[in-house]
Amino acid sequence: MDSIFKALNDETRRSILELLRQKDMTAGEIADAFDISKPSISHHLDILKRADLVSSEKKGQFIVYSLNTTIVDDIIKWIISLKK
Amino acid sequence: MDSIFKALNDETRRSILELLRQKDMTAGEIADAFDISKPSISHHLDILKRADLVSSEKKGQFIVYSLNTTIVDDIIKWIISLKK
DNA sequence: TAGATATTTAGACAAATGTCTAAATAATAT
DNA sequence: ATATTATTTAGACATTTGTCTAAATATCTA
Repeated sequence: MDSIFKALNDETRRSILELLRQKDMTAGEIADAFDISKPSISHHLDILKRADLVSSEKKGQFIVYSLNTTIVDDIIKWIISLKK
Repeated sequence: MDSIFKALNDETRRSILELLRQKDMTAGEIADAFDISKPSISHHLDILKRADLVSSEKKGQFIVYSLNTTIVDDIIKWIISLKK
């Protein structure tokens, strides 16, 4: 749970999740959507991956990232539990 | 949204929310539940308050904190939106 | 085999964060 | 009034975080 909230605690990473909600994207495509260096985006993707919020698959020289909706359920459960 | 995720990005603060889910508590009672100094807990409560996750009311020399379940809905909405 | 493209790793650095102790503020009780 | 109790504010400090540039790794193409 800690790594998930840590991952969500950044506007850029939340935006990446919103992008991936629409379609899978390569690391480069994701980086192009932001005014941040590719290494920084790569670092953000690593944090999202460690939190299991996204998964990645190598396709030739590209790496395609996609959203992991299953983990999202865990967050929802935790938050809903606050409402009793 | 930023202040909410920031507030949730700490195990101590998440535990405070779980405590307040059960009943309202004074700052001192909350502090007693953790092995952390009172000023630190006071700081955590301030962050939770700024995120509007808790509210506080002065009762004599005590300050009673309670959970704000309405804001919780906003988080749930954002997270559910990730699932399309 | 080179050279170009895609991505990550390494290392540096400033800013933000969580913690502490000491002091300040406010209300209660003797 | 003075002392006690409850809580916050202020300031310091080490750790974590987000960013960058430069270099490394891996794949594709001519």
